[in-house]
Amino acid sequence: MAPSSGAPCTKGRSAIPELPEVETVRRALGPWLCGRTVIAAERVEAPPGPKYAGLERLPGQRIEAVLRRGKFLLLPLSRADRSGSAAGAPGPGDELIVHLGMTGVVRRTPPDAHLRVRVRLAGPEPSTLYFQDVRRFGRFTVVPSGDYRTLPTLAALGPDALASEFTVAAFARALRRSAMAIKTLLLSQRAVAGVGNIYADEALWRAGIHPERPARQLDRARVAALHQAIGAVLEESVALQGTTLHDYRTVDGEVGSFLERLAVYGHAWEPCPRCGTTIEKVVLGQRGTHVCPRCQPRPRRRRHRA
DNA sequence: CGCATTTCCTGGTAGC
DNA sequence: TGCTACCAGGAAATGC
Repeated sequence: MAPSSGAPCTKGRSAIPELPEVETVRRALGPWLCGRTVIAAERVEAPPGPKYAGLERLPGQRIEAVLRRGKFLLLPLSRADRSGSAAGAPGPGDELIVHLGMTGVVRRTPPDAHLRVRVRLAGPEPSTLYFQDVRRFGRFTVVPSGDYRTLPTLAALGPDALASEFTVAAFARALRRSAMAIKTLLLSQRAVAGVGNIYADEALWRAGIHPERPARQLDRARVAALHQAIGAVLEESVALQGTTLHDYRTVDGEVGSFLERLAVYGHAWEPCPRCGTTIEKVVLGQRGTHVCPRCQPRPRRRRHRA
């Protein structure tokens, strides 16, 4: 419905949850889920496979926390029912890993379609968690704590963009090692975790860096500017509960309002808010990429020296 | 190992 | 109207 709601025409329609959207979800889930014990968990409308692996291990485990690393939600679990010590320390548990992918939604009410996982919890209503995922790019997996062998991106994840470990020095080190286009490296999650297509374009525009510039060619000033831009754009978006392009909603069904702050993403052919030059949309690494050709000049080709 | 390419998946939409 | 073709995109799998 409401095909034109005043939103910029992105031609995109999906949620595309990145760090701010996942953080918004995390904050809503924490108070609801922490301390609760799983009674039952089942896969619904989804084929068997690694994306929903380990659900049978959930019953009997208690959710200890709702954490986030990049775009991954990590829920450490504990087994409270070890024989003997009823009041003793909880036994070592597993870890529930949730990734929203493109269209994943964690809900307290049943969706009308595309339900993938249902989890029943002990305690007061609402006591059922529903994981809905139209395009099945998401994940809902239980693994032994810290065993990320089936999640290579999580295993090699860089520091979270909003964590104190994400320092300019660490960022510079990661960039120096890579010949990839800076935007492609950002999307890989290896140099920094949590930046996706929208915020990569926004941060690079803020920092005045062309997305195709090889990562190792960023000088100190550009590295610092990009580091600062990533933190700023993500923090501003978290404060507004993220960006709703179309489908994304907070757990309480609200829209995120960072959409109106987007400078380039979804604004191809419109004037750059800083200089007025027409914003271009190109394809980089199979991803739609928005760039102001004046604010983000293409890197000059390196001169050969004899 | 590093990097590029392909695959997964469905709803919306352009074009006829 | 109804059909086909195509597109969006994060992470995993595959291919050098």
